[in-house]
Amino acid sequence: MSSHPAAEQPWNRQRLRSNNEWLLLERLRTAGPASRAQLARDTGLSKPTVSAALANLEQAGLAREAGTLAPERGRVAVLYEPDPTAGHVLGVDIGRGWLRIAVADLAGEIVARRDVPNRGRTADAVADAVVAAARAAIEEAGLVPGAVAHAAIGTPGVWDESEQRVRYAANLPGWGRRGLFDRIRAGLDTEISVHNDANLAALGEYARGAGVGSRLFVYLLIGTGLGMGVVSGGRLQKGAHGAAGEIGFLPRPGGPVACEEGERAQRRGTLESAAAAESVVRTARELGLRGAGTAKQVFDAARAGDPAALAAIDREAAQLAYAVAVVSSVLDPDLVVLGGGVGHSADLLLGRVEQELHRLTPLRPRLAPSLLGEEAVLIGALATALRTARPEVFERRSAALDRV
Amino acid sequence: MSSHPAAEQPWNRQRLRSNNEWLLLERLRTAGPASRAQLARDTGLSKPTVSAALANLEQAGLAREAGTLAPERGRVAVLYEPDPTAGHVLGVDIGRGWLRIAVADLAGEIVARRDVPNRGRTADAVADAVVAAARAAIEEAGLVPGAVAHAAIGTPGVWDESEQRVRYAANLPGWGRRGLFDRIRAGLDTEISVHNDANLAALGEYARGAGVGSRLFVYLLIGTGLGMGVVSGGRLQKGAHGAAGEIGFLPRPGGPVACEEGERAQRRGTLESAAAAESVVRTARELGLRGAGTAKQVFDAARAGDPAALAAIDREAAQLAYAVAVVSSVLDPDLVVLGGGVGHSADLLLGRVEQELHRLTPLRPRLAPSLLGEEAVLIGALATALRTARPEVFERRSAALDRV
DNA sequence: TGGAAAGTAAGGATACTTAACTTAATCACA
DNA sequence: TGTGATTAAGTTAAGTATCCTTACTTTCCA
Repeated sequence: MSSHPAAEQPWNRQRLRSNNEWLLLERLRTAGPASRAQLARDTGLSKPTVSAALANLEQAGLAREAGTLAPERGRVAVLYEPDPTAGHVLGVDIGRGWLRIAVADLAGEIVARRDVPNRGRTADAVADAVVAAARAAIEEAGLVPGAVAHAAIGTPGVWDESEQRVRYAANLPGWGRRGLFDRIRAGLDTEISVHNDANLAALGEYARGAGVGSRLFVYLLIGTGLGMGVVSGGRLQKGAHGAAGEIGFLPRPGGPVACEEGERAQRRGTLESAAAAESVVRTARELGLRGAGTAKQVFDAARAGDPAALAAIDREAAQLAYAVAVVSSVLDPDLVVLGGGVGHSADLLLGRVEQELHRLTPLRPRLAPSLLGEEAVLIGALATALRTARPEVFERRSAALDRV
Repeated sequence: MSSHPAAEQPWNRQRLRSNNEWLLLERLRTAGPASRAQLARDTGLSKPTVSAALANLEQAGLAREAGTLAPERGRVAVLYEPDPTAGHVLGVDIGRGWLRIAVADLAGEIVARRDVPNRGRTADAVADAVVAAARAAIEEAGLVPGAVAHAAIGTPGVWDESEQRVRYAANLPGWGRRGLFDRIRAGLDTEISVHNDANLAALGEYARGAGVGSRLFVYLLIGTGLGMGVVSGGRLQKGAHGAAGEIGFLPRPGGPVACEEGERAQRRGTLESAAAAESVVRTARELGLRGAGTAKQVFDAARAGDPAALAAIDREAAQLAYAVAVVSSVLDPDLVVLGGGVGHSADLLLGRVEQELHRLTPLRPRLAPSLLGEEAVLIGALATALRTARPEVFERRSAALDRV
C-alpha cells in the first residue's frame, strides 16, 4: 500500500519512532477508528509505545479523538482517527467539454467544487481558466492557495516528466507546449503532478468505484478517443515511457469489416478509429440510420428498437470485445470496467461484449460498467493527490513538532 | 529491489538491528565488496554500528572478508562481501526435450549441473527423473538434500497455487494431476515453488541476459508454443490468476491470410497456431518448400536462399510483429526480447519484425534477441529460488546466532 | 615522524519492552 | 442499593537494546 517516505534505508532511532507513528496513522485510516489497546494488540507494539505515539500524532494535529467504545466489561476505550483537516489537496480534470475541480481533505471528502465549461480557444486560456476556477474553489474551502499540499491534474495525452510537457494530445492545439504547466503551478502556488486522464479514471474507479478490491484491474475509457488504465496491486502501471494503455494504436482485428474495406484501410485503421464514439455514429449512418449526430443519439435509437442502430452497436461491441480479449491475454485482469461516454451505455453494450468475448478467447475477466461515470477522472485525481500529500503532510507536521 | 521479510510491519529494536544487518548485506551483494568505513559513509550509519553489524554477519556465516584495499594515504581498509556458501538453491527446467537442473550458491554461481533427456512416458516418471537428477546434482555439489534452501521449478502451463497443480499444460499427459509436485517436494526434502517456464525465462533474461537494467521488459518465448513473461521494476507480472502473458490465445490479426482462409478459420485461429514453430513449417510447405520437417530446417533453407522458406519467415515475422504491437500498446515496454527455438533465429527475424512493426504502430520498443538461449528458464529458476532463499537463509542464521 | 584514513572504546541519548499499577466500567450477590 | 470481584483501558516506572557522538588507537604512506 502506501510506503513510508524513507523506506529501504537504514534505520536509526528517530526513523523508528517516525515509522511507527506513520504505521499507526495508516492503520487508523485504512481500518477505521481504534483504541490504543486495540492498536497495541493489532500491531504488536506495547501499550505505552502506542500511547506515546498517539499523543505525538494528536499534538501534531495528525490524529484526534473519535468518540468512545464500551467493551462488554471494563473501562471505556477512547477511539482515535486521523484528523482529516491536517491537510487538503486539489484535483483537476481537464476534459474536452468541462473543467472539473475539487478540493478535498485528507480523508478524501470533497469540501469545495467548481465545474466550468471548457471554452478556452488557446492552451493558455485553458490554463488560466483552470487557475481561476481552482483559486475560487480553494477560497470556498476557506484556504489559501499555499495551504494545499498537492494538486493532481488529469489531461488527455501522455505527460513527459523530463520535458515537463504533454505529448500525443492531438485534439488540443498548443497543449503540448513546454512551460504551460509551469504557468498552472505558479498560479496555484502548489506542487502539481500531471497524469493521463484514463489513468486517473482507472485509479478513481479503483479507489471508490467499480474496481474496489480488485487485484489487477483494467479501465477502458471509450469516448472521444479510446484509452486504458491498468491498476495492479493498487499501483498504476505506467509503462517505460508513460504510454501503457494507449490501445488506441492497436492494429484492428481481422474481421468482415477489415476485409471488405481492403488492405489499405487495414494499414491505416487503428482500434481507436474503429471503436471511439465517432465510429459508432459513422457505422450507424452507413447502415441506414438517419439524423444521428452523436453516439448518445445512436444508443437512444437502439433503445427505441432501430435495427440500424442496434447493428452499429453490435459492431461496436465486437471491437470492444477484441480490445478486452487482447488485454486479457497480455495482463490477465480479474476485472475490466467500461467507462467514458460510450462505455457508460452498459445496458446495451455489456451483454454484447461478453457474448462476443466468448467467441474470441477462453480467458474472460469479469466485466462491469463504470460506477463513477464522468466523475472518475476527478476522483482519481484526488486519490492520486492524496497519495502524494499524505506522507508529505505527515513529514511536515512531525518535523514541526521536533523543532519545538 | 528485494525487501526485508518483515517490511510494512511495526519495528521494535531487534527488528531495527536485524534490518540494518540485512541492508548492509544487500548493499554488499548489489554494489560489491566494501570496507566498514565505506559502508558507514554510504548508508549514513555510524562506523561503530557498521562494525558491530558486520561482526554479527561474519559470525553468522553470512559475510566474510574479501581482501584489502589501500587508500591513497592512510590505513589499509578490510573489504567484506556476502559469503556465497551461506546457502544453496536448486533450479529446475522441465522442458519438453530435456530436464535441466543446477545447484547454485547464494551468489548465483552454479556449482553443479545435470542435463538429462526427458524420456518420461508418464508424469510420474518425469517427476522421478527430476528427483533423481536433482539428488545427483546436490550430491555433486557436496550437499545433502535438506541443505538446499529452496528449489524453483519451471514447467509449461500455469501453476495453480491453491489447487497445488499445473493447469493448461495440454501437451504433457497427466501433468495437471494433483499431488505430482508433492512427490517432487518429498523427494527433494526441500521447499519448492513452481512457475511458468516463459515467466522464468523472462526473469532469467532480466537477471543475467538481454533484459538487464530494463524498466519494463517483455520476453517472448516462441517455440513449440507461444508464451510471454513480463518483468516490471524487477518483479514478474503474473496477473490475477497467474495467466498473464498467455498470448497464445490472442485473436489472430486481420491480414491477407485470415481473409483468404475465410471467416470460420478466423474464429478458430489463435496467435499460437499462427506463430508457433509448427506454423512456420506448415506455411513453408504450403508455399512449396519440400523436405522441411522442423522450423530449424526452414530457417536453414532460408539462409541458403530458398524463396519459399524466406516467404514463410516473412509471414512468421508479421505474426510476431503483431504480437509485439499488441504488447506495446498495452504495456509500453522499453525492451522486447525474442527467445525460444524460433526466437533464437534473430539474424533472420529481427529485421523483418522491426520492419513490419513500423507499418503497424508508432509505439515501438527496442527489440533484441535472447542472450541466454536455452538456458534462460534454468537461470530464471535459479534467480527466483535465490530471491526466496536469501531472506530465509538470513533469518535462519541470524536467529541461530541469537539463541547462543 | 607527521598526516590521513580505518577501525575501536566509552559514554550518553532514545525508543522500546515488561511489569506493576491506576482507572473505570460491568457483574454477582447480599 | 451498596459492595467487592472481575475485566479491560490506559499509565507509570524500571530496565534494556541499539544507535550516535566523541575521543581514541592502529596502520599505512610520504
